[in-house]
Amino acid sequence: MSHPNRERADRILDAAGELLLRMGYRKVAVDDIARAVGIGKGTVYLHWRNKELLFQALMMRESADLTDEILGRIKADPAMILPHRMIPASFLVTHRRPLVMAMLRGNADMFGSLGDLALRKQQDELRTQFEEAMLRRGLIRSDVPNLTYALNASTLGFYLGDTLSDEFDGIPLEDKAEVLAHMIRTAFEPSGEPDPAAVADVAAELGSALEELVSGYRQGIYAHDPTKAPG
Amino acid sequence: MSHPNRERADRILDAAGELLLRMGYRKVAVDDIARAVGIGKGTVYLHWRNKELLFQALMMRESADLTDEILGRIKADPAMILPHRMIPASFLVTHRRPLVMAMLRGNADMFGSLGDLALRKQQDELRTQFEEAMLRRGLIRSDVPNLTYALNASTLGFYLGDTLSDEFDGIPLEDKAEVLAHMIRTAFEPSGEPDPAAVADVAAELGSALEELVSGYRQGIYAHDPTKAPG
DNA sequence: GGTTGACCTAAAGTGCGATTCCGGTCAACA
DNA sequence: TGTTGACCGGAATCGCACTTTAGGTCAACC
Repeated sequence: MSHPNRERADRILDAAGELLLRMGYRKVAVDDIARAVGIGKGTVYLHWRNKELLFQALMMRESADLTDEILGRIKADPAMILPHRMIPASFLVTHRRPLVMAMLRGNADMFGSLGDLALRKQQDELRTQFEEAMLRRGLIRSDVPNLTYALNASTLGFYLGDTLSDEFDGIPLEDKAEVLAHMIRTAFEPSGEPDPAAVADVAAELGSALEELVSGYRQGIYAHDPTKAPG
Repeated sequence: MSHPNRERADRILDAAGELLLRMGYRKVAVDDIARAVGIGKGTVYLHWRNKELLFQALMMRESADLTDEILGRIKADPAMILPHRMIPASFLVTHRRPLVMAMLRGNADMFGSLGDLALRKQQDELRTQFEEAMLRRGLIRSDVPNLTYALNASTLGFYLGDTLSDEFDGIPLEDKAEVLAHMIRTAFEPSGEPDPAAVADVAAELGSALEELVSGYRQGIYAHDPTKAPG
């Protein structure tokens, strides 16, 4: 009944992602996805009530995987939570996921933006919580006004830069990440060495928060309630 | 002959700018502009060979005025050339000029982009020259790799931020400029006090470069050669 | 009872003639 | 001699009938 093959769900999402990148949300037909997987169109609807939910699931899986990557790095080395390592790492990981990049770069082509909205709110809360913890433990400068804005504005250009002009796309992504690291460290971190205990504490706190986030994502992916009527 | 009333040219540009902001390039008819000024459509064509040149002139005048503003500040205080003062000042001045902001924010609506292109090249050269002078005189850190990219990427988000989300538009522009100043100073300037002689030197060099730029702009605005046939 | 694809239908796309719009010109005017 | 607006023609827009596409359903099938 409501336990359709979970591995099949993943294959559907794989195909959906591939097609989404190639042709954009509007031009991808549910039937295309089904045929790419080798199943009937009706079967897709056994997994998700409609097309939009399918693509929401896709983005959720993508976000979950990305977050897991970062989580793994934090576990391997708690110092990864320091802004000048965390932010460039996110930059790199994000740039290596075309679907996430496409999502960030605006709904230009894939305005299943509802998925976005819900996620965005969670991420904002998490970011705020993270910043507060870092401030509390002296891992981030306390003399920067409008900290959230400051980090946002200073970082945004790195994500959008190559969208607006191609004058810098000769620079390797890793070099760009280094530039970002330098900027974040000098502008937003205190000059001394970070306190290892503080690092460990914040790493633990952030780690569990991220795990919660991931499990939230994962729950949304394969959830399916065939009884609930569509809006 | 080729000396149509220059003050009238300015009134035409005023009207063009106003209409451009209100309705966008495509929906502004030359006749609208003429009627707004209270003259015949033909008269507009005594000033510029075609619509595109008219709007190029408008953007040139805007750029010239903006550059003049900055130039005035440098003359009043040479220390204005320091990145952490220059860049936020440009940020503020730019944000107070809706036409320039619209121009920056992409040709979405006013793709008389040819004007852009020519100007952009000049500005790039000037920026490079400026950076080299600052480096040479120790007014900017020498340990930042890919300096041009670094400055560009770190700054871009401040210009584009409020385009993508409205979560920060409660913050006054001046506060945002301060954030920008902090980021630039800590990330891109050496820690010590700047050498006043170096400041004066660079201010002089930059000052004359900007004056040249402005005079280049101004030349383009009212230039008109009725004998040259359109492409 | 999980799976399917023909089927239904609304919406998007297409073709095309009629109509409007508007950049650019120039003969006439002051 | 500077100024004008009626005028021209190419391009964009509109109206509309027609065709195609694709999301979602469900009776039939295995």
